[in-house]
Amino acid sequence: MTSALKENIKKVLQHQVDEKQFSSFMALMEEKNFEKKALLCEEGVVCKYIYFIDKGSCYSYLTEPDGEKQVVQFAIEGNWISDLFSFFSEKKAIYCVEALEPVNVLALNKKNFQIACDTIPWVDRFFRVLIQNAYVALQYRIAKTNSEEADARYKEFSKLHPQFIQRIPQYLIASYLGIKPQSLSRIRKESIHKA
Amino acid sequence: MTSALKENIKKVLQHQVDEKQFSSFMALMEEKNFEKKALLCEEGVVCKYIYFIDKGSCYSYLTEPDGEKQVVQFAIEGNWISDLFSFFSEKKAIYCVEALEPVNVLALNKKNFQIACDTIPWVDRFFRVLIQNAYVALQYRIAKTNSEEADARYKEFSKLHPQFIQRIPQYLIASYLGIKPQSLSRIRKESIHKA
DNA sequence: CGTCTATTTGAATGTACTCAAAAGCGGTGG
DNA sequence: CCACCGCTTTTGAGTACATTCAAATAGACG
Repeated sequence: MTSALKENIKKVLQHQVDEKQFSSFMALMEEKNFEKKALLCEEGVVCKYIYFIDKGSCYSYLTEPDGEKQVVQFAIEGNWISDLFSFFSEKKAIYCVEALEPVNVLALNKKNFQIACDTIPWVDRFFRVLIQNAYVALQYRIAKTNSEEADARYKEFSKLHPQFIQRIPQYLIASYLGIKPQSLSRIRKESIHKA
Repeated sequence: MTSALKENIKKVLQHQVDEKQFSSFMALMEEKNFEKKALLCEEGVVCKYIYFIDKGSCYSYLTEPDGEKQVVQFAIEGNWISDLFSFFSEKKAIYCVEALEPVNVLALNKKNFQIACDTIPWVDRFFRVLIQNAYVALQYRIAKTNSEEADARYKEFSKLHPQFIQRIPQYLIASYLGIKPQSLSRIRKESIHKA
């Protein structure tokens, strides 16, 4: 159970972590399980945790005034997910985080996050780098969203996240890519003809 | 010259900073000036600094294989800009950062960034929160890019960044919004008719 | 099996794009 | 001072891509 998180920390920090320090970090996290469709974070409610996914998958989305759901992020084993704005500001969340499958997570609450930052030397840096990597990836994604057409975006997405294609319903991927499910269906049909 | 940076730090950390610590932080930054059209950061070259803009404005962009420029970020007085990926990884930059007007900046190099993080207690947290805020804003922006049409995106941009509308050429704003300059021109014409 | 949800397909519509050209604007040099 | 040049913005006409509306399949789950 702990090894996925340890791997994640090693990968982000790009160096080994002290075993004892890792244990104290782990001790601050709560194991939680959610059923499919359960909400790990809910729009309008302060989001109390950031989640590390040990098994299963989730996604976060924004609900438009017209009721349309706009997918923002997918997360599977080895990823972190939350409404960061809500978690850090302690204001109401604007996103929901929902389980796509039954999930096992390690959940870190704000108090323990603070304790970790204050008492374990690499934690502050770990979260800075984690968010920084996510930010850099997102900047690139928005540039591509702006400049490329839907079929190219889908192709890039499949290449970058082949695991997601397997496990995530098409209409959610469509939303993530900024298109309608019907359009994604047609794009897939086209790409089969060509391939 | 220092007051803008001090304000920025106060705003991000949401508390006052010790005067002495601030001075040591300032001492690690280099004042630099650039002419209009100068490159603060260049694609293909490791980006050595993160910049705090004291006066003037800049923008960052990606160059597509077909030569098209895709604007990623604008920055004016009080903002930070860089190619973060390049700065932190010390790999070649994928973006250029270019001066839109003559600019005065405070530039922080990697070595001094490290020193600051290691010796001044709030610096690690400052950059984490800075990037975190940028990340949160970007997530929201991409959700809106995906769900809203060009006219709504322009309207939201004008509301959120009225200063940018004044100072930034329209064809760059168009690129940032993911549309062509011709389309933005038409959108503006429409919005005047309605207003 | 029946129900509910997801995906596919078709036809008509709409938004933004391309190509092309004109008009506006700012700076430079004769 | 004005003529000219380069660059930005505007405008027009035709096109392409994605959307909407509608309906038919296909899958998943009890």
